[in-house]
Amino acid sequence: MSRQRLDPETITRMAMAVVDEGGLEALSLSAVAQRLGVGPSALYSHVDGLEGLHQLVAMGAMRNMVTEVRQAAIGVAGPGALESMGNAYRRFALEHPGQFRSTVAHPGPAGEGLAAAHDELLEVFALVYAGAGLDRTESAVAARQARSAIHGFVSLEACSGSTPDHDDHYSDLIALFSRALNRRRVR
Amino acid sequence: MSRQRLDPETITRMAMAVVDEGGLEALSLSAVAQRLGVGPSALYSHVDGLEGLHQLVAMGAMRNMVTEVRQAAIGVAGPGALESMGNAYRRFALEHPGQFRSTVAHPGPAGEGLAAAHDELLEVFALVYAGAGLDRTESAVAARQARSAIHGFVSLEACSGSTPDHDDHYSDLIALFSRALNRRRVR
DNA sequence: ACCTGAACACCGTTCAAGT
DNA sequence: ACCTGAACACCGTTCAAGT
Repeated sequence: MSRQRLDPETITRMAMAVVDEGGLEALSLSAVAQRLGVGPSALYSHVDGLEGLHQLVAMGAMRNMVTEVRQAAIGVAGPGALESMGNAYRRFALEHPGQFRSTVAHPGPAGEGLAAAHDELLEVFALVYAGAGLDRTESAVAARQARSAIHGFVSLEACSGSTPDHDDHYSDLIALFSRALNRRRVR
Repeated sequence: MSRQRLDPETITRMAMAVVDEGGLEALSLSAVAQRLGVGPSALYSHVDGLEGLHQLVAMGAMRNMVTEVRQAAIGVAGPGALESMGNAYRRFALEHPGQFRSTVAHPGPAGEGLAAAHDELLEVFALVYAGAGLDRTESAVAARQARSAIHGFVSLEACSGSTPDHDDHYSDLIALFSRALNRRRVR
């Protein structure tokens, strides 16, 4: 026997591949272990069971999301930035439905790390508003509202079998939150 | 043996009780069968396996949601109606997190019925806008946007361990979509 | 027609045993 | 320290058998 070398990062990467290919419900210790050429029980040396694996996948998904949304906002001015970020948000959900769903799954006992990741994504939105002149608390409020709307639209679209004729509605919805960028007022 | 009498309605009701008490991940054929005092295999005469049970729970949850949101809008004028509906939406998600999550789970092969239930909920929102003078298509667009925002906020709050100090942010978010009721214009 | 009970494959988890 | 392999409890599903 060739004594496999494992670590949490490798396991998480493999788990996310499973989720990308078979959806969130395909995630299991057995499936991941099989891809690694190892017995299921071997994973317990690095991961806190199935629940721990779910948490790692959710954290990885949030990290990917933050990366893409942040990248979409680079070098784009105010209202355009929000639309670009919204498009990146939506694209991620449609291309990686399993990862997307993992970010909003059960709260879980070790959910404080996930909550921090969500706050980090919120911070990306807040930076756009802060750049437009809104103060810290105003930016936080506007960011939460814009993110909620974007998340809700994308979430319902991903669930509803993706009828991709809602492009205009999505743009209009984002435009609604771009106004706070011009007027310096949310309400 | 007393020969249990089963039907899909009873099974669904029991399944939703399981989800209400133990969360969506507690739903299993075994758990439901046990509460009914019957073997797990007995359920296959009335329900299309675990996946079918999930669908029935999701449909029942949507029915409950439509009922509560519709009831919240009765006898309330324009902007107040939207806020009342938003509060009912939020309350349902916080009181029945398992049911709420079931409505937005995996698309599934038999998801056309669920999609219809979602459209029915959307119709409740559209009626408010139609009552304010918007035409059919305008109402549909406004309803979808308002619902998206409400759903996103509530969904993220329910996931994030429910820090209940976001009441003002939620009210402001809803108020943002009430303006279409006064101005007859969404953008 | 509908439920039982045995049967099977599969999964998560634990643990003694090896290296 | 870390992986194996056996072991256990549990679950979804099928099916022959009873009523």
